[in-house]
Amino acid sequence: MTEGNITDVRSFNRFYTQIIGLLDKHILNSQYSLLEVRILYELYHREGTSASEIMLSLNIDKGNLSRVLRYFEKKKLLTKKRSINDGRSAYLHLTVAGKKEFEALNDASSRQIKEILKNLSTADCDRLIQYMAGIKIILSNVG
Amino acid sequence: MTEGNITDVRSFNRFYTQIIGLLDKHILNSQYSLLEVRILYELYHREGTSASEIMLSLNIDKGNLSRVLRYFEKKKLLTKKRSINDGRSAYLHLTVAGKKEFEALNDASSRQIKEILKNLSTADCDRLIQYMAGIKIILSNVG
DNA sequence: AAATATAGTTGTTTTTTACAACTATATTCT
DNA sequence: AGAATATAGTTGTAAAAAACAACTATATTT
Repeated sequence: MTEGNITDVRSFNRFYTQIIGLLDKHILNSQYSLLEVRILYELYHREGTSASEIMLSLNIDKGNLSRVLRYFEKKKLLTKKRSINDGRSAYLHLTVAGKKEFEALNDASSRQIKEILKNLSTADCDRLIQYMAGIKIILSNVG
Repeated sequence: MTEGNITDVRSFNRFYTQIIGLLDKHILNSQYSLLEVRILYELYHREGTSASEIMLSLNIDKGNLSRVLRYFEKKKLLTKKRSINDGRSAYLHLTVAGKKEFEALNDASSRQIKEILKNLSTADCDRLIQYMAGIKIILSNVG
């Protein structure tokens, strides 16, 4: 890692921060906040998970998480079922409506990416995917 | 762009969002907010720029920008000089102290990256840089 | 069974961001 | 030139997001 390399990494970080900001802004036009969408994502992909698991995986405050979950419950997107093993904890399940809601957001997100990338050549597209996968692999080993 | 590709891009976005969040958390241990650091960056790299230029390039609210600039002025990190051509606008210049302050933050950021990446092999490091540069080029053409 | 730890809730504060009204200077358009 | 309109920046205020702390209830440790 030379000084030049560090500069390049940081330049990429600034660049990609912008990209992500752009994508996030899109989500914020939905009726959900960024936090809510991230939590919904976890709920969808970890059927039956618990609040503390989400808390750890997203690194968010448990107080705020608790309130978002309560809000989802009120909107009938989520049901809680007290754990048999541990009376303090609850299994979290999206309702059918909750899953639909997530899928709608998810589709909108995918469409947005597709729209942004629609003009890429096949070669560029392949390279993009390859580079992203490469970065993920390389950086997965440093954390 | 296949569906699979979209999924991969989004997976990378989630992954990199985490990375950036990690790096940002570091900065937040400094006495400056993320917004302040970003503004300081612009001030450093665009000697003599104006508030509206920064506003556009960072896509931030002019009210908040104005307050940060006033704060920097109060801390003697920044001087304003009314533009000759346009009496509404001012040229912004970091003072020597301002530049030093930025450089200190900048160095801390670089050290952090270096620390994170110190265990990469030369091959992985080269690939990382290459991939990042590739992504930047590819995505620069889509915006 | 007392002490300690953990899961989650609730209340409160702080920080960040967004929105709106306003001043002062510039520009445009008769 | 002068009225109307636009732009740069400031200031006030509100809304949203995040952080912090105290508390309840259940589990675990000793």
